[in-house]
Amino acid sequence: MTGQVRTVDGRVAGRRGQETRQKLLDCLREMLSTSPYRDVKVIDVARMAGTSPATFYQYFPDVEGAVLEIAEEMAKDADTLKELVAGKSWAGKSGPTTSEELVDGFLAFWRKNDAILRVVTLGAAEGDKRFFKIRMTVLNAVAKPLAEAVKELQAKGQADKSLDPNAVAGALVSLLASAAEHQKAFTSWGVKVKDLKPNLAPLVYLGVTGKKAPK
Amino acid sequence: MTGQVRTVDGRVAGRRGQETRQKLLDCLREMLSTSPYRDVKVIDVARMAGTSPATFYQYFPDVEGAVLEIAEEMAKDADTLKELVAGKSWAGKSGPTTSEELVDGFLAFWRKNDAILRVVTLGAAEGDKRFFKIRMTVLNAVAKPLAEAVKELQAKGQADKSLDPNAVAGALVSLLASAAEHQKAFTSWGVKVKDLKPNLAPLVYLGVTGKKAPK
DNA sequence: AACTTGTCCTGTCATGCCGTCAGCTTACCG
DNA sequence: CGGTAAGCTGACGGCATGACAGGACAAGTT
Repeated sequence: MTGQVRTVDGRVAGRRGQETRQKLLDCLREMLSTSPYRDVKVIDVARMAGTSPATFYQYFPDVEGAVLEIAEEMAKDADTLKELVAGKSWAGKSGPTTSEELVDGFLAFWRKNDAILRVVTLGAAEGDKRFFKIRMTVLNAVAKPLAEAVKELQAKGQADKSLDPNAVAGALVSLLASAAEHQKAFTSWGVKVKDLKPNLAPLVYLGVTGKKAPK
Repeated sequence: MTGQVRTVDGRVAGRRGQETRQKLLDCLREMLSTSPYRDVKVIDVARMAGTSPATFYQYFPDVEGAVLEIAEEMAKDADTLKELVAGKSWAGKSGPTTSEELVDGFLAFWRKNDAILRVVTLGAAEGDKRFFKIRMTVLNAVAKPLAEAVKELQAKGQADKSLDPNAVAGALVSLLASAAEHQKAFTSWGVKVKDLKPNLAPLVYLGVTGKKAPK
């Protein structure tokens, strides 16, 4: 699979080295969630990890390189999001439940990784292919199975066939991502955080099935 | 109204000064659309403007301060977005048209200002109040009148009353913003850029009215 | 215990950007 | 033409960057 962990100059990292490396990543993650991305400096991360800038550069080419590492870690974790949609039913009473669980699970995941996802989102928007790919991995964990669900409903004649399932799924996932990243915006619209789920879920259900949620 | 333009150390800027200042802003805007935000340096902006870093610091406290300036300019411009919704009808055949024009206008605005909006979005997500406010100004230009439209439809019994109009409007605007910022994501889902509008418009219509778009 | 080997860390250095200030130049006005 | 305020920059201390060489350290060998 992935070869062993290597330093920038090609050596293989041993136990102690991996620990230091991990500590640097942890401190960077911490740093990202407390200061603006633009202000995160190598020297601060190194200081927090109780080591020197030179050590940082032994394991990562620059801040961005280390961020990518964290992001890839998170992208693996995003695999669990698949379960929120795959194999779930959108028919009858279970439909709204599926929708609610999806919204809830997605928001929770985003909240848990908000700092790193912010940077990934920025990188992707700026056209960086590596960040773009990572963002797609996360979104696809939900979008792919969701598109399948829409396709199935269309085939059964239970949804509007004039819409592209990929577009619908993509739009819904985009909505969830945006809502998760900017929860404060909803607060300022008078929608409390705890009301976010009950308001988003019917919209997702509406998007997938094309009809109002039954109550 | 707004006092005259002032330098950081309190002098009032004259004709020449304002020109230099504007040139710096223009170069910064250009810079933002060609390099990652993290890599935009004062010295590069100054060089591009054919002046010195010290001059930059005469007009702006730092890069962020100058970016805020550009963003505020854009926020004013966003006022025109109101017309995409205010006074438009969602009934009958004109509904889908309204929806299409909204999607089209919004995407166009975002595309035109994508570089600065990227930074605003990041700043808002990082919790910076100034950027958050600017982002809300832009989104509210659409979200407020859209929420009004939903309220009216609900009052007439033509839309689902169990949903919070503010939440619905907010969600739809979030969707549009996210789609605009990450058009490439849709491309990778097999949705061509020119198919974005025809796919988003029905979803917006669906969200506002709660029913399928008539064809 | 001395030696070897390869990993791991840091002191140091050249380079370049940051942000400030004093002082020079330019434009305007009476 | 002289005064005044605006406008610009050279120069500087401070700090981050990124590279390297050499020393510390752990683990196994003789």
